[in-house]
Amino acid sequence: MIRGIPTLEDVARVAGVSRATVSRVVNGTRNVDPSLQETVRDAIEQTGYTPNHAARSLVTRRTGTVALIISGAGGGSDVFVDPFFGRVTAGVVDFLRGHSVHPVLMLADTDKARTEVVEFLKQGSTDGALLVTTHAAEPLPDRLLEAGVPAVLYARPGRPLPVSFVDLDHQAGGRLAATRLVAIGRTRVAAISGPLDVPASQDRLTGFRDAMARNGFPYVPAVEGGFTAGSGARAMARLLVEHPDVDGVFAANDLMAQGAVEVLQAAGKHVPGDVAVVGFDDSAPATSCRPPLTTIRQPVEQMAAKMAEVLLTTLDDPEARPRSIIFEPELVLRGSA
Amino acid sequence: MIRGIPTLEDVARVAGVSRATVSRVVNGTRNVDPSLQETVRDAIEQTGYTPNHAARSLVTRRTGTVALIISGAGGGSDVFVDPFFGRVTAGVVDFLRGHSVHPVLMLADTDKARTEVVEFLKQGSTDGALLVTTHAAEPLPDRLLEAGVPAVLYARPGRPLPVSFVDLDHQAGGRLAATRLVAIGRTRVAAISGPLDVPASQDRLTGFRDAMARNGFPYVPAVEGGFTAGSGARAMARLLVEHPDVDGVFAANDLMAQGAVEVLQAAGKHVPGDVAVVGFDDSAPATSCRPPLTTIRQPVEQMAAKMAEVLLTTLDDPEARPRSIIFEPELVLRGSA
DNA sequence: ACCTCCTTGGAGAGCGCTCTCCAAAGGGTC
DNA sequence: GACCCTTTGGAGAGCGCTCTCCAAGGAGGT
Repeated sequence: MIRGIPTLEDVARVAGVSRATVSRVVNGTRNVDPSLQETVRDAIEQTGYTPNHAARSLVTRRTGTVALIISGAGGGSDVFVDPFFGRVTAGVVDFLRGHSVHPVLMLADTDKARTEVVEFLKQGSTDGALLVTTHAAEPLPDRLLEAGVPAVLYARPGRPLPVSFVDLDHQAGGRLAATRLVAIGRTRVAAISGPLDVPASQDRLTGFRDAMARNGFPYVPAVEGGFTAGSGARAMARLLVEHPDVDGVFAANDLMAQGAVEVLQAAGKHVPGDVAVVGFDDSAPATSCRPPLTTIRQPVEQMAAKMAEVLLTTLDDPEARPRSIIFEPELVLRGSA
Repeated sequence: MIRGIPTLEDVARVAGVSRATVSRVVNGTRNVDPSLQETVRDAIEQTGYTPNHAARSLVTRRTGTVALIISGAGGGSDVFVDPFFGRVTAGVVDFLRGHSVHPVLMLADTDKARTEVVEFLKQGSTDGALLVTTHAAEPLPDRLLEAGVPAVLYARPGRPLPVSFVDLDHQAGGRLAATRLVAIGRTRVAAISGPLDVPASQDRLTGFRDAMARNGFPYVPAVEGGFTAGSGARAMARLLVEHPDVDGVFAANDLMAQGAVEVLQAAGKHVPGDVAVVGFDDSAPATSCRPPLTTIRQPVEQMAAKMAEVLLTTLDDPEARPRSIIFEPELVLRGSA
């Protein structure tokens, strides 16, 4: 019998053919005589052969994996608790599995981690990278580009770069929120923005303010939050002090909206009766909140899937020029506004 | 200059040494004369060399990755929305990154997917597997064992198997919940269990009932839920119909507890005044719930980290016999009981 | 001064696979 | 029947790395 793990060689010997023929049968390349094919398949069965991944990718230069890099967002592995990343992961996995590609999870929250990520990718450990980052100053896109690693970003890079990305029209989202608040007659409106060094936060706020201005409300007070429920609560508390008569609030994500709703209710305000609240993302907290949140839907799963799709096509055609795909947000009406 | 990606050979030529010497410098094996080392390092710098991962793992038989397999749980990629898996992922990533090992995410929700997972692992695509599954009937542990893939499970296998695992003392958790409800004077107590084909669900319920019995309450009605907020709400509604005078509820996870609390409040009951509710897990919903949930803490992150640790030690010493590590739950007092 | 032992660099054999090149054989065509 | 083209199997050269062996040289013991 064969000692250790069976190799192509072993199968070839058992089947009485050459290594090349077995390889052809396994990979389905070129024509192989059906009866010979049968013989080879039997031999594979008999030996329990499985192609060795490392050997194969050494010559094909393909690994069948891509890196899914989560960067920034305060750092630390607690990012996985943020439902956003769960949704991204779900979208990515869902698309990739249909193509027999698997994501390798990596965190790039420190400079050391970033360097390790770049090293890892330069080694050809994966075929490409999916980068999910929110911070504009994130250096990873540059470094990946420089290292020649095929990559696709979630959210456009901080500064223009010849790299593919998917993104949401955040300004349109902000506009949608403003339009809704105006439509239900709110006139003393405020915003709880995300961290202002995150481009998406700025865009949401800008879009919101633009649309408010266009509707005759030139001034919209805003407090900066940190995309967490707690920061939303604090921001709301401050708004309540500075503008006690506020009757409409746009929070730049659902978590902050949830925090805001709780503070409002604790202050004896009825939502949406006294104060209408619009969130952003349409993630799990939006439906578990009481009242459920009227929010701006970001199709995270589809966007993540698209990101994976773009990467795979890039891998198949390395010469293709970078693509950008912008998704449209959608107003989802629930109870809070 | 060098065409394409620089290899060991290139570095050796530039440094004027043999391939072996460069390899020794890169890997830090054996002694190499410091000045020669310097020369080699310069050459590496100059060429921009990075070792090729596939070539290396072809000979070392190590990939530096492990599979993180999520199985069952209703299937589909929406499992990532469940905070539980986010916590597992966080714990795993957190531990592995310190050891330069990266997890490859895989879903094993269908038989086809399971077969692909086994194929993937048999190819030696990863060094081992971390299996997170809840269903007792999950066939993957058997198949991995049969395929000779080093694996560690989260939760003990459905039937005894020579494989390492980490788990929680679920019965003790149930007992803790019972003790709390008794301590605050509840006498008409009910349970919302998880799916009864999940061993952990059974254990939580058994532990709960045992402790109640020991306190003089032989009968504890229970309704089976599905670990989701919706199922918890439905179960609570049913309990309310069948036992309108219930004054204490143990829900087998926080999501169901949250659903139960909402139904109770909608029915005009005060929590914990009229009905005390104890959850399980101590996950995000426990703190975002109003009132915040008194719950049984499952240290998911630590358990996940331990699971990864056990796998890595197994890889270093394949002869080591399987280990089981049982964590103790903890009562966390918040507002709901 | 001779021998042994230890340190350190080089040569070269693989690891298991793919893929290009050849050769052999079969089938048309005139 | 001679010729060419197409189909199909085999041989063998790597892919980039590690690691075992071997040789050379220096240090130390007698």
